[in-house]
Parts: sequence; C-alpha cells; structure tokens
Amino acid sequence: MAMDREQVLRDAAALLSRKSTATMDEVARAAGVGRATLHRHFAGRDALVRALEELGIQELEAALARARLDEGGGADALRRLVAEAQPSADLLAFLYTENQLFEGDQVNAGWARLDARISAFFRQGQERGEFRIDLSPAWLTEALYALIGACAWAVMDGRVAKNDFSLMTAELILGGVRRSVET
Amino acid sequence: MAMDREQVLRDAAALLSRKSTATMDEVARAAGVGRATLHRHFAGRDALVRALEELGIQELEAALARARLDEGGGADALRRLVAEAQPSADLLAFLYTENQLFEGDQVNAGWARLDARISAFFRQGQERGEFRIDLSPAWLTEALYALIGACAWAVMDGRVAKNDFSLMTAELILGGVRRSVET
DNA sequence: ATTGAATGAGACATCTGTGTCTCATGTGGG
DNA sequence: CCCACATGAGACACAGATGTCTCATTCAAT
Repeated sequence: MAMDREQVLRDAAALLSRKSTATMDEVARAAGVGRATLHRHFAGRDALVRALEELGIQELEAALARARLDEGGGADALRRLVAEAQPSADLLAFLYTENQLFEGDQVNAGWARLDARISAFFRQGQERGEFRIDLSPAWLTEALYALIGACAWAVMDGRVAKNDFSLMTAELILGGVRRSVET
Repeated sequence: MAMDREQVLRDAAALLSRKSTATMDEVARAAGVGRATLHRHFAGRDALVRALEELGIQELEAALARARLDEGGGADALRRLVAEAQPSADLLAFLYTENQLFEGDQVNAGWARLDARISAFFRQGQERGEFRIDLSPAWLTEALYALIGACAWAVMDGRVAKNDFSLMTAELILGGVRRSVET
C-alpha cells in the first residue's frame, strides 16, 4: 500500500536525468504510481524538484562524509569522493543542469555548504602543494560537478562503461589528458 | 527592416543557455523582434532549436578548422581549440544539455563528424605518446564538451572571470588538478 | 512621393500539462 | 472479519504556451 517515497524519488531522478522535461504523468508512470498519488506526496512539479534537490544534497553530503577528504593524500581523497558520489551521479547530473534552481531568491543553502567544503578541499590541497594553484578552487568545484554529470550521461548513453565511471572521472580531473608524472 | 537571422539566433542562444525553458515570447523579446516575426522565420520552437543546433555545429567546425589541430604539439592544439571555441561556448553549453536533440531517430550528422574529429585528435595524441592512454578518446571528447559548457556557465554566474575561460578550461583538461611535470 | 514587402502588436483557437476532485478498489491493521 | 485508509483511474477546470491570423505601420527601393 504505502507509497515508497524514497523509491519514487529515485525513479523520478533516473527519468528526469535522461529527460529533464518529463511530465508529472511520465514521472508517475516511471515510478509505478498514479499521478494523483504523486500529487498527494508532492504538492506540484516544483515541490518534486525541490525534494530531489534535497535528496541530492543529502546524498552528496553523505558521500563527502564517507570519503573522509581530510585523510590521506588529496588525490586518493578525490578518488574516494568520486567513487562515493557515483550512485548519486544521475541525480546530480539532473540537478546540475536544472539552473532553474538557482534563479529565484530561494536557493537551497545546502549548495553553499557543499561548495564551501569541496572548495576548501581543493584550496587545502593547493596549500599543501599537492594541487596546482593556477586553477581556482571555485572552478575546480564546478568542474568536478560537471565531469561527474558528464560521465553519468556518457554511461547512460553507453559511451563509457559503468565500471569505468570512477576511473575516468577521477583520473581526468586529477591528472588531465597529458602524460605526466607526479612531482 | 529585414530581421537579422544571425543576430536573432545569437540572442536566442544567449537566453536559452541561461534559461533553457524560455518561451518563444521570451526569445522574441530577447532578440528584439515580434513573436510573429520569430514564427515567420522559424516554423516553431523545434525548428528554432534545430537552427541553433546547426549554428552550433557550424561554429564548432569552424573553430576546429581555425585551431589546426594537426599542427604543433597536442597540448597547444587543444589550447587553440578551446580559445577558438570560447565565442561559441554559451551556445554549445545549451546544446550539450538539450538531450532532446539526441532522442529521436533524426540526430544531426554533424555531431558524429565533430565527435569523430575530436576523438581522432585525442587518439592521435595518445599514439604519439603525448596523451595518456587510460582515458578513452570518447570520454575525453565528452569531457571537453562538458568543461567548455561548465566554464561558460561559471563565467555567466561570475564564478570564473571571462578572461580566464581559456586558461581554466584548457589547463584543467590538459593537466588536471594535480601538480605535475610533463614527461 | 508611391508602392511593396516585412514587421510589430494583438486577437484567437488549440493543445498540453497541471492541480483538484470524486469514486471504486483492495490491502493492512485491529 | 471488518473497518479505515491509501491508492489508482478518470473527469474536470484552469493556466500557459503555441501556432495562425489580421491589420496598421514602417522602412526601403524605385
């Protein structure tokens, strides 16, 4: 009986990350519930997106916690973060492109918290000499989001194998495309 | 009198890259033309998006030609490509997230051409030993699109200075975040 | 100055998605 | 076994966007 709100949100995220313009009816079908039930739990499309936003923030915060960014080297910490974020990658890809979320004056404060933590991670890596200093922490944070989302899409479209997600994403942002050795 | 089709497309791209759900009316206002005129030149919203797609493909192809990817080292070639693509970055960012374009059975063949050329560039760099071989050319191509789009957004939102676009985008994909030296 | 073509503004019907409602169903708890 | 409650299906009005039309205006060319 009772609708599984968590599962509905995951199904919605899976659909919306592929087709961000999906209607409430399509979301309901994808989640295997009636449209009326969907409206009973989420006042409207906006509320649904906000709930997804909240879920994405929670999951990324959980991933950050599990990744223990302050332990060990920055490179391994970043690899852990990417690996921990992979299960949420589809959802994050959707949220990242939903710039509607950042237009109103009611932006979820969770993003600022996340940005601050990831940004601080990059800055600390720079201060320790592990990371280069000519790329700003804000940009690195942005690029991390973008690459996670891009790889999630590439996996969805079959251009990247699912098992390679973590490697492709983390190694690209860590070392780039040029052959090189660590200092 | 005569509406400047090129300028209208550019204004539309500028608006849609910020607000991809903008209505035809908003696009018309942003382009400084009447909604009726917009419809006279583009049969509908879909036709407008297709025209933008065509423009984006043309511009990226032109950027590829100007960048002369086969001359000099792969790193400098990639820097040139990013620099040449910058004026089209907003448009490309919009098109990249418009996954609607890649759902139907009528996908513009231009993307395949572009993917093939950029992919080949990365593959050749790998074969010459300039680029690492553990990241697939398909993924590197995808990542290049994603980073160009992400940096375009970051510039729009003021998180990255416009003058830093080329540096931030190219250097990140070239060398990643880790401090390193070329081999 | 005149003419013709393109434009802007607005009216209009249409369509799609949304949000609310009702009602029958069926499932779980008491 | 029975009841309460959540659900699914469908109907409904509403809002917003779309696409088409008309008409007055304006600009350019002759």
